[in-house]
Amino acid sequence: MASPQPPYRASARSADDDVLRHVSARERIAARGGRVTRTRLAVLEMLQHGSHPLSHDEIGDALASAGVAHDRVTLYRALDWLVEQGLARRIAGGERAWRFEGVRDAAHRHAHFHCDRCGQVVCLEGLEPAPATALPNGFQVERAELVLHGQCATCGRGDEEVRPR
Amino acid sequence: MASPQPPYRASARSADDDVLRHVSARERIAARGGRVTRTRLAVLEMLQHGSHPLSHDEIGDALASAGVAHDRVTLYRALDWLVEQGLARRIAGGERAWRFEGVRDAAHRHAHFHCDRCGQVVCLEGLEPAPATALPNGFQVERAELVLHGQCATCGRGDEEVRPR
DNA sequence: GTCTTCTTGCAACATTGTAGCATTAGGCCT
DNA sequence: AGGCCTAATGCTACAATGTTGCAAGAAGAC
Repeated sequence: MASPQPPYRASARSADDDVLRHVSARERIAARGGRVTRTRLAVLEMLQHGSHPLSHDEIGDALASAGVAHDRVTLYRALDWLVEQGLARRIAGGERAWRFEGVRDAAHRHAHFHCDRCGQVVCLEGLEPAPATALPNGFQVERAELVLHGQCATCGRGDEEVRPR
Repeated sequence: MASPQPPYRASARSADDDVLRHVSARERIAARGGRVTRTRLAVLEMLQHGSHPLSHDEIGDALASAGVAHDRVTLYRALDWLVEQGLARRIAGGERAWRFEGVRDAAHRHAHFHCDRCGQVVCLEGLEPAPATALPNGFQVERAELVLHGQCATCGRGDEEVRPR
């Protein structure tokens, strides 16, 4: 499961890769005892392949333009299921909406960078949030979320078109 | 509606404290060139005094039970103004809603703990999010948000009544 | 091919936040 | 103290993001 390449970089792929991904997604879903539906398949593949965490909205758009029409609710439920099964992770985007990313290695964690200008979120490999030390008595930490805020490279370059907030 | 606990901890205070806090809040607002309205006054005092970040909802409830009725929108705008003026800070609660905390020292930053069971958020003094190092080229970090997730002391103690998720 | 039950799709609703605009009131000036 | 100007307020409407309930459809076991 641990690939030699950077986990979320969109690299050039061959048709073989596509087949592999497809099979993999199908098997991972089936292995959890869930039914392999086109929604789950398409979403999981998209998340596995995605270079950064995607919002529900982005996923919906991508599905639509891929010719796979879906109800909003169905998509929510598919995402919920994937998260529940540990195949995807839900992270809090800077805005109100959740973002979702594929999980390859359940143990692997990383921080995220949120561009306050265009709203984009990118993964920061190699920057693991340090677990807490000085906690009040009785508190149990299960995970840590580290989000860096600022301006991404694209927005910093100047006056490109920007989706405002 | 809001949490079952008291919205912000009402510790024993003297009348002098009240006067001091009141004056301070009033002056801080006026110093920013804003009008001192009962909404801003009440909200800022509540935030300054609060022991943990409060949601819009909690603040609204507290205001209502303090006999200061307010429109939802007015409260949003008062909070926005306080954040804009650097008197309050907006942090992303685990849920969709923002939470707000008073700012005493603009330079002082701290992490937060979010209880995934009851939704409560507490401040973790002494745990400053480490600024990023290994960022891609062209990225500029302005601030870091570190949120620890897990179970708070109250929820960990067992089967007290809990607002589920 | 049939059957069971998990998923989907629809409609309705809940929560959280914003926009526009007429009305109120803070605070400066006289 | 009274008047005036304009920042704040309080509506009402609307937008964005999720959730719930339930009938209809499809995945997969037999």
